[in-house]
Amino acid sequence: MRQKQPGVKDVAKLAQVSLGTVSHVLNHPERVTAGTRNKVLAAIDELRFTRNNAASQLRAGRRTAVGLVVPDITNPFFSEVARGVEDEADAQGYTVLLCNAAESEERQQRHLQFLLEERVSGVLLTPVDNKNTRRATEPLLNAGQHVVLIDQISRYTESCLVAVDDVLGGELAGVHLLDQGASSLVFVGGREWIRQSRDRLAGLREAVSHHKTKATIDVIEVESMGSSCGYKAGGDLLTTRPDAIFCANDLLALGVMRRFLENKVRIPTDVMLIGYDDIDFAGNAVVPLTSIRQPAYQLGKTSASLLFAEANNELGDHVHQQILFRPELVIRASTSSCAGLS
Amino acid sequence: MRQKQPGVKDVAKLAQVSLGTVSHVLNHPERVTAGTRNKVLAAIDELRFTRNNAASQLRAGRRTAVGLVVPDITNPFFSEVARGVEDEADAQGYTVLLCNAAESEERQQRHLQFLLEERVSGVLLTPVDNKNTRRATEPLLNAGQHVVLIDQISRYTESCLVAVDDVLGGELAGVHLLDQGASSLVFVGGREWIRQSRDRLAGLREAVSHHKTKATIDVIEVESMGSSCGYKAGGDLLTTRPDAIFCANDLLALGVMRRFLENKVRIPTDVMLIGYDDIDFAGNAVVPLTSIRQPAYQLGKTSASLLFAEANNELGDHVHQQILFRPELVIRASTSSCAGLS
DNA sequence: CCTGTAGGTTGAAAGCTTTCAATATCAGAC
DNA sequence: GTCTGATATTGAAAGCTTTCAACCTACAGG
Repeated sequence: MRQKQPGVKDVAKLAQVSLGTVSHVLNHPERVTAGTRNKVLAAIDELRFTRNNAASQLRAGRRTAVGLVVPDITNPFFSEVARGVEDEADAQGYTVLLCNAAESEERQQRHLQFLLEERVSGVLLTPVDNKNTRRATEPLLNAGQHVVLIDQISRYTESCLVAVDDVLGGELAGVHLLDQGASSLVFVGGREWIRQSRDRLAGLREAVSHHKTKATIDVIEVESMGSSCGYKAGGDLLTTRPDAIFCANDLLALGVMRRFLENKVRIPTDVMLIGYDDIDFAGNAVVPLTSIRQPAYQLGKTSASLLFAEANNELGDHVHQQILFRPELVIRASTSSCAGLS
Repeated sequence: MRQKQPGVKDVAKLAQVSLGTVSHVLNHPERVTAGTRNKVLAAIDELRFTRNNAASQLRAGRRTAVGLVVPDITNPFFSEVARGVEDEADAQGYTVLLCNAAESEERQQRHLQFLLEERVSGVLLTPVDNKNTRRATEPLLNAGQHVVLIDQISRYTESCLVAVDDVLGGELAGVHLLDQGASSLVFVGGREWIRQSRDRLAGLREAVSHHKTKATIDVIEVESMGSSCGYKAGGDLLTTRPDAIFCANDLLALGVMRRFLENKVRIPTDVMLIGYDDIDFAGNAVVPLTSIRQPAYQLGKTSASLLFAEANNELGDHVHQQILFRPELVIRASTSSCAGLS
């Protein structure tokens, strides 16, 4: 039952100007006299005219929207990234089409197809599966889309790329633990997030090999990255009792922490614990958790601005950039002996 | 430098059929002979043709997309809702335009305007500010949009509405606490989420007035609903020492819990604690937290299906429905004396 | 008073798809 | 061999906006 909505033509008639003028008021207000402009605006207001984006886009041949595809919007890291992207987009007059793949490759595929059909001016992507980034990006690039990869590292440099240096992050964690006097270390990480986990571990190894103290590293591989897996891993660690534990993410660390506290293992007195991501809850845990903070917001903001730069580049002289951000160590009670809890 | 993408015309030429036929293959495959269809599909494949949604929508006059506007996508409750919406949309061949207002009314406004310009076939909305739902929905309804409100209760029944019965939720919590023998209760809630908080408290009062045990209720009002505010409120409660505390959400409850554990207050031996929402972390807290679970996924799924029903209704005989879901009590260690932690 | 110019205004054309009335094709019936 | 009816295919028109070249108007300079 929805009646036809008014179009520029109706506005033009009411304002007694040509429809070209109405369009100018909408898109190039400076080309129109103040008087005419007001007449038109009044008419727009009266008729409750709303521009039809489809027609606009069709004729103009461009879309002031970009797609953002994330593997899991529930993850605080990605919602921070999204905030960064949206803020930058707002500033530059773009709209963000936010797509949540919910860890499903098929869903990611559908979203990308949709963005292609929408003829967005670019796509920001963190693929669900970072083994074959290529398969996900290829159709986009073939269709002439601009693509910026977020939190991916790839040799194939066919698009811009913004990531955080996970090796450095691992190193920061390692050096801190060693400086605190730890010499038997355990790394708890997943095979899921392959790249991130691997890099963080590599950084830890780096730290150990360069530090004056000699130290050992054991690795525990977990199924998934949630706190319940951390809790499980914590069980194994009750007998091992290393000096320090480095978890590939905060949720794991919180799981480990829970198991330890239940068994009267004192943190950091008996064992030091460090996480990764610095999620909101890390600072509010029973023993506030030392963690590695990633500049997620910056990541989003930067990747968006890179994408817009590429999209606005009229000349063909764009060169793809790869930007690596530095993570940051946030020291809290879980590794600093002076603030331990019984 | 992106070269023009192929259109139906190009496909038609390559497949040696008329452009009308190509369109039929795309939209009404059954009207076309298998042979012709294959020729066309082959051509589509070869040219890597991608339909232009803008043109399609413009001509067809309808958009198979709906908007979903949530106040905060970071909140696990809303990301569950979103999952429900997307699943239902997929099933019915719709696309979801996911918009995160990030608690900003202005951003919500921009998103709604955008959805209007996109001529979506409907909008699912949880307004940021539930004081003036009306101001948010009015422009949509005026433009002839179908609107379904999520997690809102409103007298003005100009649209469908799906919510969870917060009064009942509060009652469930109350009855449980009273059954466990509590007689001095404290409710920790915010003025922010006004409606939700108010209703949950009302439910608690209801429970007290109908229960055989006589009990008192004190109320603590917090600034915002995060765990740090719960921690702060927990400070006040150290001296009060009620029998039981009901928090308007899990994050608050976890904050309270942290403060208590730090001060050697035993849960549930010294004080019982119950939250709301049953977020993932509730079951994994140091003392697993009793909570009220909301059927968020169902909420999303149902509201989407209501919206599609309304949008597909050719006849003008749609009547707005208001659906109330029942929340569910999830009992864990924080209120059940048999599983307490020292 | 005439001419040139700058800038505001006009309206037809184009952008790509879907729809629909019209045309073409084909099998079977007579 | 022709006719009928059903089915497959065709191509022009329409949908709403932006763009662009053409057109006006008014005013400054000669």
